[in-house]
Amino acid sequence: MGPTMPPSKKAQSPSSGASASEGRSPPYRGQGEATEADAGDLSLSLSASFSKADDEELTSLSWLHESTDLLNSFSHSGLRSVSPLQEAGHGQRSPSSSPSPDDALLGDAHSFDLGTGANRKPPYSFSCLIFMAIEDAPNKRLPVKDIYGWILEHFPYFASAPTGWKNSVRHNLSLNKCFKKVDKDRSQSIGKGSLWSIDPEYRHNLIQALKKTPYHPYPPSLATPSTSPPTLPPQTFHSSPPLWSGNPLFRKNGGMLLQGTDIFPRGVIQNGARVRSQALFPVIRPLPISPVGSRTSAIRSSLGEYLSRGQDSPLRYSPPPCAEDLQEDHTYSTAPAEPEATSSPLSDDIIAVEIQEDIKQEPREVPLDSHITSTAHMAQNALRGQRRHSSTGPLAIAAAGAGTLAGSSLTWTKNRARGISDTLPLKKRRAAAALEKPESDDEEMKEAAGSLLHLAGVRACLNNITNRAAKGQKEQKEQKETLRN
DNA sequence: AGCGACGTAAACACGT
DNA sequence: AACGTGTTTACGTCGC
Repeated sequence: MGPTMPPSKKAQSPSSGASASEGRSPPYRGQGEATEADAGDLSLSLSASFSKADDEELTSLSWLHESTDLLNSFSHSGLRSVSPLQEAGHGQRSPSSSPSPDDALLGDAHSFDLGTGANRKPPYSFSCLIFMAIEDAPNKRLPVKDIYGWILEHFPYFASAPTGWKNSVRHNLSLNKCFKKVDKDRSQSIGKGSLWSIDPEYRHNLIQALKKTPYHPYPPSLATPSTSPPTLPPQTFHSSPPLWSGNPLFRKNGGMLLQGTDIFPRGVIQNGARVRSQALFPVIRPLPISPVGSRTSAIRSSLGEYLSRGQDSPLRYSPPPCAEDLQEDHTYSTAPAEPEATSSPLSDDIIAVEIQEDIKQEPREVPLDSHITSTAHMAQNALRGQRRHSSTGPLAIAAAGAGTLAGSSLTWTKNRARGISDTLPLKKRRAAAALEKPESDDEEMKEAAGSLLHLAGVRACLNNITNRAAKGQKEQKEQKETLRN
């Protein structure tokens, strides 16, 4: 128990909260610069770095930016859209602001501005908010102050909220492995503090977290791995991903998922990689989208069709298990569980690459957001449990072990994950952290470039084959005609 | 009930 | 010195 409460300096003065919105530049948008991807190394290694996970990521990000619009509409609209999270008053028990359970039942009439929604607490966790804020930044990095600003801008609720939320933001940034500081050297001096960015390695987790919120453009069946039987309306991804009617964006757009974001100026968002490809490499046209294992299926069918001419039905692959494909519909790679590939040598080559990508990338797919984003709290809880009950439960023991490892502190959660020695004093750890990590700023760009190059390669290959086949067919046709004549 | 996720408060160190 | 930022600890609530 903390005796605490020395009158010492308070980190958060009551007045400091109001100053957050000052002097910030609103336009956090306009991510056009992603095209600057370094395409220097066109080797397979680059293209092979593309994976299902990446594709999922791209897809996710494609709606993330719409999600920004979505949350705009949410935060500024009077729509009565209260998430279950919010209804339950989850996690908002600030003594000063906690509404009584009746508030929700009463429609919050007395505490919420129904006209603007300004006083409605957003249904996003702080992690999600920070994530969106950073993702919405041109350089994918923001100082805390701008994170405050972004949140304030999109969720006026916080303007009048108790100032503790800033503490929560900082707390999240520090504690959550998904967020990492950018070396100050590389980024121009921005005064106090440093820039925060998303750790690419954990981006999936944040996306997953976002997907879990009831306000994202994915239908629930896509939001979580479905175990339901395969129901794949073939045209599903030729129109817009369906939104359930309660989704403000759905309503806002009259039932259509809109496009018109800055990165994706035109074109229906059906498939992240597809759209992004169009945006970054307009020359690359999307492969035909088939509902299941779209691109790979397309590749395979094209290759099989053209390469094994004369054979009636060169393709033997059966539709992959749909439960997974609902999610992998937008992936380059087929599910690894498809040993029966094709008989075509060339297609084997390509598919082998794809499968290898899957294998290669598999470990990169961090299990679930929850496990990563909140490891610290988990350990805290475990330790707390241990304190409470002197429990010897496995987690408590593990946490205790971790705590021991960390030398009575729990810095293992984030710092350890970054390989920073906990035995060093804080100051030295920070210095070490600054020196240690080679900057991976371009990683993202490279990944994007890789994926696109991969797509380009596949596409080029396909085009070649297609052209050759078409040419052949044309010639055959002409020959027949000339023979007839 | 235990656990995980999340929010909040607070103390403290450090930089500007 | 004041303030902002970053880290850490502690604790509460909620849902599963």
